Amino acid sequence: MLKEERLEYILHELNLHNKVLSADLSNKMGVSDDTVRRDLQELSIDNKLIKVHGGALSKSFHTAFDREMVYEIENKNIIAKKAAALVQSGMYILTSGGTSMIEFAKALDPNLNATFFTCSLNAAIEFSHHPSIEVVMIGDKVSKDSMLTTGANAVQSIESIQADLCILGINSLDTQFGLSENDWEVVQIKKAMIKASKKVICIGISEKLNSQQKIKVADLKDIDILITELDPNDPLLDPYKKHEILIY
Amino acid sequence: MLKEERLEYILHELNLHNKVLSADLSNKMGVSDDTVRRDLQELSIDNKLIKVHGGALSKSFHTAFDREMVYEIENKNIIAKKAAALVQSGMYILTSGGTSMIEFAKALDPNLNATFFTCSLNAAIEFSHHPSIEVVMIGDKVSKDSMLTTGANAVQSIESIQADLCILGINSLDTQFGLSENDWEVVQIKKAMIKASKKVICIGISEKLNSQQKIKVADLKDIDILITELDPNDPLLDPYKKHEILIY
DNA sequence: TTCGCTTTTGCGGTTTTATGCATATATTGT
DNA sequence: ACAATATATGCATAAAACCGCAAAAGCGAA
Repeated sequence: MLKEERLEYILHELNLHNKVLSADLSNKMGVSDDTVRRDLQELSIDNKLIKVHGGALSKSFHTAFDREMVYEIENKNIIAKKAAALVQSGMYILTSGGTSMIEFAKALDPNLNATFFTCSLNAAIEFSHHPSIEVVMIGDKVSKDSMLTTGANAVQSIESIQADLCILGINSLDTQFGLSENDWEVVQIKKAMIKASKKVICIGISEKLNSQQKIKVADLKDIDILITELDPNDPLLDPYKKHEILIY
Repeated sequence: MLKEERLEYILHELNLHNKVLSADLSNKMGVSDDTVRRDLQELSIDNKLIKVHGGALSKSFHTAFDREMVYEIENKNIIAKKAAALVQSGMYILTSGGTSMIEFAKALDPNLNATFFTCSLNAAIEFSHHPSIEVVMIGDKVSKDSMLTTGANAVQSIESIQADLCILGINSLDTQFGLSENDWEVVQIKKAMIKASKKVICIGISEKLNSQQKIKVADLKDIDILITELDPNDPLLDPYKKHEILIY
C-alpha cells in the first residue's frame, strides 16, 4: 500500500466512523504503527484530522455544533446502509438533502455506477466523492435554511427527468397527513421529485415519525418504501405497513 | 514499446486498478524505471493522474486533495479583501470556484446586498453563509475534478444572465496566451461567464502568473481587473498593465 | 540511403523519502 | 502509583526520485 493511499484510506475511514484507532489502522494496512503514527501526524499538521492518544478523530466530529447529529450518527448509518442496498447500477436517482442523505452517500458501494440528481449542495459534494457515480446538480436559487436549490427553474429541471428512484429525507411523517415540511419552496421541489420517479423511498430516524408540519409533500400512498433505524418488525412501524409501504 | 503506447497502457491500468507502481510498470513494459517515472511525470502535468512516491493514483480516487493549498491561505486572504472591496450592493455577480473564491466569500462585507451566481458547489455553500446575499446555483453535471457544474445546460443558464461582474479564479495566466485551463468543460463555462458580464475580474496568487495550460479561456483584452497578493507596483505585474488591465 | 537534428532512453552517482526497530519518554486507566 | 499502552526520537537501510550526460532511436530532407 502506497503512502498516499494510506492517507486517503485513513481519511476515508474517518469520514465513515468519525474515529480511527492506530492499532486498527496498522493492522488493516499492514504497516508498523510507527508508520501509522507518522501518517496521522502528517494529516494532523495539514489540519485534516485531530490526532489523539490511540488514534485520531474526524475534524467535523469535534467542530460539529450539531450534537443531535453526532448522537444519532449510529442510527443514520444503519439507515444509510439499508438504503444503499436498494440502489443498483444503471439507476437514475433523485435525492433531497439532509444529514441522513450525507450518510447514505458515504455508504454507497464504491463500485456502483449510477446517476444522482440532487438539489442539495452538500449531498452533491458528498456524492462527488464517490469514484464512479455521476452527479447532476439541479440549479436555482439557494435556500439558505436548507441549503437546497429551490424555485421554478429547479422544478422544471426535475420535471424533465424520468428517474428510477427518488430518495427523500423525512422531515415529518404521519399516518394521517403523510409526508410534510415547513418550507413551501422545498415542498415544491420534493413534490416534483416524487412525480418524476417510479419509486419513492423515504429515509429518516424514527424520531421524525408520527409528527406533522404545515405543508403536505405527499400522501402515504405515494411512498413506496420507508427506511428507519428500527427493525422492520418494530410495532412503531405497523401503521405504515397498512398503507402498502414496504419497511426496511 | 512506443512511448504513446506506454502512456495509453498506464492510463488503462490506472482505470482498472486505480493505482500503479513504478516498479510494476517498468517490468511489464520492459523499460527502465527512469522512463516510467518520466512517463508518469508527463501524465501528471497533463492532469491525467496523481504521481506519488512509488507510482501513481487515479485522479478520481483522489479528488479531495487540497492538502498543500492551505499554506497559501495568507496570500489568498489578501486577494480576497482586495476583491471584496470591488463589490457593491445591488450587483449581479458571476463567479467560478477555487480556494481563492472561498476566501473571497468569507471576506465579503456582512452588510452587502448582492446576488451571486456560481457553478461551484463549494463557493455556493460559502456564499450562502453570508447573512444577506442571494445565491443562485447554476445546475448541470458535476465535474469531479473541479467540483464545478459544467455542460450545455450550465452554459445556457449563464447566457440568460446579464451580470455586472464576473470573478474568475486564475488557473494560468500569461501575457502571450492569456487566461488558460486544462479542462475543456470548465473553459466553456468560464467563456460563457465572461461573455455574460460587463466587467471581468481575475483573482489568483502570483504563482499562477506567467504559466499556460492547454486551452485558452480568454485573451488579456477580455480581462478588466487583475488581483494578486502582490503590491500593484510589483514589476512582475508590469507586463499586464500594458494590456490595459487594472491591477489591484 | 545518409546526414543532421530532435526526442527519447538508459545509466551512474547523489539526494531524498519511506519505513521499521530500539530505546527513552509520556499518557491512561485502575 | 503502577502497569500497560502509546508516543517520540534517533538511527539504519532500502527503495525511489532526481540530475546530468551520452548513447540510441526516430525523423525529415537532401
